[in-house]
Amino acid sequence: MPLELSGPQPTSGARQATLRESNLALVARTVAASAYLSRADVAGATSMTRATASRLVDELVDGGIVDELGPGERGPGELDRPAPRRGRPATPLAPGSRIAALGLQVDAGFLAARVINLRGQVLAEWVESGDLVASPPGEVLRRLDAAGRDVLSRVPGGAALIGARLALPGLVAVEDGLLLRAPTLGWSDIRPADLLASGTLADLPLTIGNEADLAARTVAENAPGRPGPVPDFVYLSGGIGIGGAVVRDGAVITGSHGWAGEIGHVCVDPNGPSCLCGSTGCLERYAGRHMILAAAGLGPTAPSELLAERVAAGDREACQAVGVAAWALGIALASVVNMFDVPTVVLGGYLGQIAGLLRADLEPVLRSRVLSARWVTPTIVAAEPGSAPSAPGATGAAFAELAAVIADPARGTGRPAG
Amino acid sequence: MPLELSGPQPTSGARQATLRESNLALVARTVAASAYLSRADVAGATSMTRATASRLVDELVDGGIVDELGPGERGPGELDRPAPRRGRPATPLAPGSRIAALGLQVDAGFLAARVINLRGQVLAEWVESGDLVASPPGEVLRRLDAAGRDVLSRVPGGAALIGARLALPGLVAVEDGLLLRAPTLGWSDIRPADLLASGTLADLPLTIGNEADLAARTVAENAPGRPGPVPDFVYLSGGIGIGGAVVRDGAVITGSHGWAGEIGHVCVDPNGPSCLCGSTGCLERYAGRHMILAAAGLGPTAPSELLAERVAAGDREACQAVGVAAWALGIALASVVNMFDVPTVVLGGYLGQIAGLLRADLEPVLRSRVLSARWVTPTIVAAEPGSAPSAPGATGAAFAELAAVIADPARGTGRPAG
DNA sequence: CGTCTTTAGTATCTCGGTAAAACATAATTG
DNA sequence: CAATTATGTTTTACCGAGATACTAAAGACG
Repeated sequence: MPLELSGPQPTSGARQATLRESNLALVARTVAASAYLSRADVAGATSMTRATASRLVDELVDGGIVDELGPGERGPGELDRPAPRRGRPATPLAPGSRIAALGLQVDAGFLAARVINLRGQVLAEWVESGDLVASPPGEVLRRLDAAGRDVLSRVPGGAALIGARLALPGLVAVEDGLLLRAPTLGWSDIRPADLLASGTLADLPLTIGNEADLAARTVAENAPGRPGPVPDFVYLSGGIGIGGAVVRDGAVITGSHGWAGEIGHVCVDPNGPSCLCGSTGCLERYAGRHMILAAAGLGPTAPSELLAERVAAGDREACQAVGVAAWALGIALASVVNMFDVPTVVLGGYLGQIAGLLRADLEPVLRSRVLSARWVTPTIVAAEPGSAPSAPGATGAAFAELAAVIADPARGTGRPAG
Repeated sequence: MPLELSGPQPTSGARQATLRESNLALVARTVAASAYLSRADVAGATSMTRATASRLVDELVDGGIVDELGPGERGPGELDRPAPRRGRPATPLAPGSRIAALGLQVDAGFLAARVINLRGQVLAEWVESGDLVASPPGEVLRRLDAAGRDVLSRVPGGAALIGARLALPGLVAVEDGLLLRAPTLGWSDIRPADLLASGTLADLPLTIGNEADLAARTVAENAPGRPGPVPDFVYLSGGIGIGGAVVRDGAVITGSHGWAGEIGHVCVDPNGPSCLCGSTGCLERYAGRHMILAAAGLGPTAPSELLAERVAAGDREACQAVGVAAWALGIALASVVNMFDVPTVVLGGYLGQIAGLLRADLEPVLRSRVLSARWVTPTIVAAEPGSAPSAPGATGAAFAELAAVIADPARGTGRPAG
């Protein structure tokens, strides 16, 4: 098996402390990845000795990053406590319930704020629908700030908030905290941290991120650090515009500046209609929500169920609208799969809601246009089939903040919530 | 600065020995990356103490992975020895000259074999042009085997060969050593190791790889482990077909199965001509060498200089042929840049030879279709401007083998050459 | 009900690798 | 020729993980 270099290597020598940090992070990842692990399980999973694993777990328990579950206490997730076996009973571990992060999202169709802890439990949330196309940034962000404050006040006492992150549907310069351009909102060159700084969020460090990148995390991870069912996939975030992200080995591929994955602007047909981005024939122009609904003869706010009914009834306009969208998605996604070699496609947002209508037309296109289809069949999966806005961007934003704690547990815990 | 998880994390606990291996590899990387470093320089670059760095360097010198240069001895690369300064003179180090690997390449237009050492010096090589479209795999590989044997026999004595790798223009299952499909050669389901096993190469472990992925390494690295000028770029390998690779942080993005980067089959126009791959309107059909030359009214073997002359003379067919190719490259590359956020494009092979003709038409298309062009201007760079086949795939194949030694120096050295 | 078995978790010692600091070495500088 | 300066080596100390033996707490079984 050839050894392949992957990604940037460390440039600084490792010392004893590095060893410890790295093992501490490994233990944190291990506990986060599963449920009800004992110290001995951790030792087994990491091939450390029980002594070493135990010492590191103790340290994480001290920091609140890992909890010891009491006799009757339920842990995170859908898994049950393991049945009692012979021998001394284990002390089950779980990610710390007190450490939490605030995820925020601005979308063209809603605002959301959500507080999630290391177990992936939602401690408080707020979602408000509304048309934010071409909306005033200052006003919208003030509303979000107030909502964030309100959500934080509803978090049970004792929680330690470690950060806030805001998901935005556009090109984001993460390092600078700058939203360069969000066509669907009509915003450009906005620094949200400045506009949110007036409220209670002020003393919580705010990071921003691309909505699709963050939403993709909710598919890659069931909870912070707990891997989802598929490690490699392409994620499409369907709304008025179409955002995208590519996940490989559980991590979002970001590119040099964090702008990778702009699948909405892959060219489907160079002679196609012109796009807000200045190009022509972008995927967005065929499979954006407004485009599909308009082609189906429906209003821009029609629920996905209505479109499904029309298609089921054999309505010609509706069927054709779905057919065109599926065809365009097929062309664009085939190129994406050919370039990234990640054959699973997860449809999120509006595209997830109508995935059932698209699949029949979409999968054949992929099978015929993907080079490797003969060896690995590309598949389409729907995320969040519900029709209410579930704001996966906000959830992913919180996950992203919490991932930093898991990746570097030594850095500490945070501060109590307001 | 948010801490982002990138790629797969180790799943096994680190021990003291891990620390040592990791630091040994770091020293190996450091020496490979630069020229004429002393032990003290290594210590400085890695922020280890001189004592630690020195001990690790000694170990690498024992293994032949690093050489101590004598007083007058020249090192690798174009850099000169640093001028003597005050204080005790340093012992300059260089990557080991005795450790070498064999790179092989089968292309539709030539065969190549090349032996390269850790310094990036070519110890022996062989390149033969010829039309290998729809050629018999067994016969071709026997010819390559004989050439490989001949090249190995011309390697100066004392060299230790650590492996051989074969670059192939098609879909490759690296782990299985299987070439799934190479449309331009007309080969499919071939296991080259079996067919090469008869010759002297038999006792040298043979790996295979995608040609574009390996050729891209020669741009990413000036010598094994020595970074080239651009850490992030898209590479296009232009020939009869078009291969591609995306390099990020000096490493080729491989995808789940190693099939990432198939830019030749990005869809330029869904209503375009049909392609060997079963799809329609692939980039290859617009910017493949045969297509360009045919459109220009030239024969399939016409040298690039002839095309350049025709264009310079204002020949309408030639200008239009180049214009169409540039337009198609623009459409496809814009999608690639939007997806990978890697704004530098390196044109290799035939496309590199005619890069001068393409650039004027290509860059404007990219500037208008790339979302982030306003902030980071996409640029076109030509690799290997010469017109003789330089077989970068063979060089990259050797680099890839040698990279394994640098990444894991403890694994040892190899065996003397035949 | 008491003993055995089994597994979880802990305490102590050893081993190995790096840091720190002192030392030896070989040139330039004046 | 002595002072200076940077390189490279030796010695000692510290720290983290492994090894091993031990304690703890349950089920199994007569």
